[in-house]
This record gives sequence, C-alpha cells and structure tokens, in this order.
Amino acid sequence: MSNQNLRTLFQLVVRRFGFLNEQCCNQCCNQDISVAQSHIIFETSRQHNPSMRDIANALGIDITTFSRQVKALIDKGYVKKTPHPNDQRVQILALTEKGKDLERNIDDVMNQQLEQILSQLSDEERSKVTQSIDLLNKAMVNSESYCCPPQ
Amino acid sequence: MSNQNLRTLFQLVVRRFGFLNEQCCNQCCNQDISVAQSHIIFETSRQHNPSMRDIANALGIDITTFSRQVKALIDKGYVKKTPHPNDQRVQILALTEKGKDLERNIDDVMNQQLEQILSQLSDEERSKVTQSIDLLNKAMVNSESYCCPPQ
DNA sequence: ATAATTAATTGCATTTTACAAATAAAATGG
DNA sequence: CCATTTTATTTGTAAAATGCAATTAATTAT
Repeated sequence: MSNQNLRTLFQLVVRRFGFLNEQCCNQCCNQDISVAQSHIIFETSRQHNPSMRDIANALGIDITTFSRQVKALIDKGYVKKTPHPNDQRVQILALTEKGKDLERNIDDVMNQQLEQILSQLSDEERSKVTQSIDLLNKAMVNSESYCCPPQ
Repeated sequence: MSNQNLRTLFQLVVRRFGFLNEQCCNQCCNQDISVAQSHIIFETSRQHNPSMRDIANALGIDITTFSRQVKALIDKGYVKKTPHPNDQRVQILALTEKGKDLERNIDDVMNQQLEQILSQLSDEERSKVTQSIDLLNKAMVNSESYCCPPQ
C-alpha cells in the first residue's frame, strides 16, 4: 500500500474522479452545461419529486445560486418545474425527456470509463473496490463527521 | 451491496468527501482561504519544488486563474514564490511556515474525520477500504480514461 | 385575523473564471 | 550570433458564479 495518509489517498481519487466527471459531462453535451449543472441533473434524476430546496440541500449549494442554475437548465430544456399540488410555494423539479437522455448518456459514459479503470484489476480486487465504496458511503452517512452539507 | 451503479456510488462518496473537505478547511483557517485555495496548498506541499504550471496542471485549473489565486495566497502569507535558478521564467512555489502549519492542520483534521468514519467498520472492512482506495488511485493513474486534467 | 415561518426569486456587490494579449526569458536554427 | 519560435507567467477584460439581503407569495401558528 502506498506510503501516504488516508486524506491524501482520498484527495487524489476524488480529484481524478472530478476530471473524469468533467470530461464525460463535456463529451455528452458538447459543453452545453457546466459540471455544477450536471450535478443538479444527476441529483434531480435520483430523488423522487424533489423540491428546489431538496436538491440544493443535497448538493450543499446556496439556494439563490441554485435558483439561477435551475433557470439556466430550464432555458436549455433539460429541467422543468411544477408547482406542488398541496403547497403552492414549492416547485417540484423534474428532468425533461431531453434531460433524462442527457443524464442517461453521462451515466453510461461514466460507467464505461469506470469499467475501463477497474478492468485493470483482478476480479477479486474489483469486487473489493466496489464493496469498499459502498461501505464508505454507508459509513459516511452514519458518521458524526461532516459528510453532509454545511448548516 | 447497494443496488446502485458504479458511477452513483462514486459520485456520492466524492460529494461527501467534498463536504468534509470544505468544513475541515473552513474550520482550520476560519474561512481565510477557499476550498480551491486549500487544494493549491495541498498540492504545493506534496510536490518537490513545483513551478506554477506544475501545480496548475496537477489541479487541472487554468493557469491565469491559478496565477491570481496564488497571488491571493501570497497576500495572505501562506505561499511564496522564488525564481528558478536556471530559468528566470519559472517561479518555484513553496509554502511559508504559516502555510505549512495550515496544511498540517487541515491534514490532521481531515485524517481525524476519516478515522472517525472508518471507526464504524470492522478491522477487516477498514483495511479493505484503504487498500481499495490505493488500488483505485493506481488504476486511475494507469488508465486510458480521462483521470487526468483536460488538455 | 395577525404574526411568524417557509420556499423561492431577485437585487446587487464580490469573486471566480477563462480567453486574448502582453511581457519576458529560454531554446531553436539558420 | 542574431532572428524566430516556444515557453512561463501575468494582466486586461468580460462573462459567469456566488452569496448575502431584501422581496414576494403561500402556509402555519397563535
């Protein structure tokens, strides 16, 4: 194992994943959206009938910045807003068909790239890695450490 | 294992690591530097006598943006520039004592938080996770996938 | 019914970003 | 050795992103 501390190991993996993310995102939409916007699309596709605040909270971004980014995504035709039936204050976010296509596309390309990376590992190592990421996610969710958005 | 694809697993871990990073960074310097600036400090502490371009390339940020961020870090007293002895075009970056202190501080706090997260796992799971991150880093470095800065 | 709370948007000032151009030093090649 | 090209970094400038304060509008609490 590399002679480095935990934080360094994480930092470097995260940085590299960031590059992957950025390039896949650009490749899929021809620079039409930013990486920040692709995160909004990703999270919107995951949640069930999310409000503005749900997505902004999940991503840890300021609601006012978020509001403007969503407007940009609506203008580009990837996202739509629908008023909540029981509470006219909240807007329910959803992907349009174009948005779903883009999300699927990014997801496919990302998974292909990740497959390519993991293809260098043995079957054993490979399942060790995927299980570990899963373990990590669960540990982070249950942790008292700050693995959640500020505030 | 969670019923999710590879990309989703990664995306969520990376997002949570981002929150951790941000909050540790803020905690250590009382908001005196941004997360982007903490990455510059991190990378500057890792490399041996790096030039401006070395760090900008490693982080995948535009050299002009980087130039201004470095200026800000110099103004705050965390970083210093020294002309390269054999090439007057090149500026060698280094952390000041204050910068080293901050980097150590962030590193300690991050490692504590990561320890806290991993403390939820069994010894076996824990070593599985750290070995996996290490494996991942190596696979990403050797990969043909875009785990390196654009261009 | 009035006050207090909540969701989302908009005003505005600051910061970040990145392309183009400028500057300056080193390398290249007649 | 001089002219040209390349390389490293900085600066001009305009666009985009950010986040606080204030606003609007709907809901809940008293």
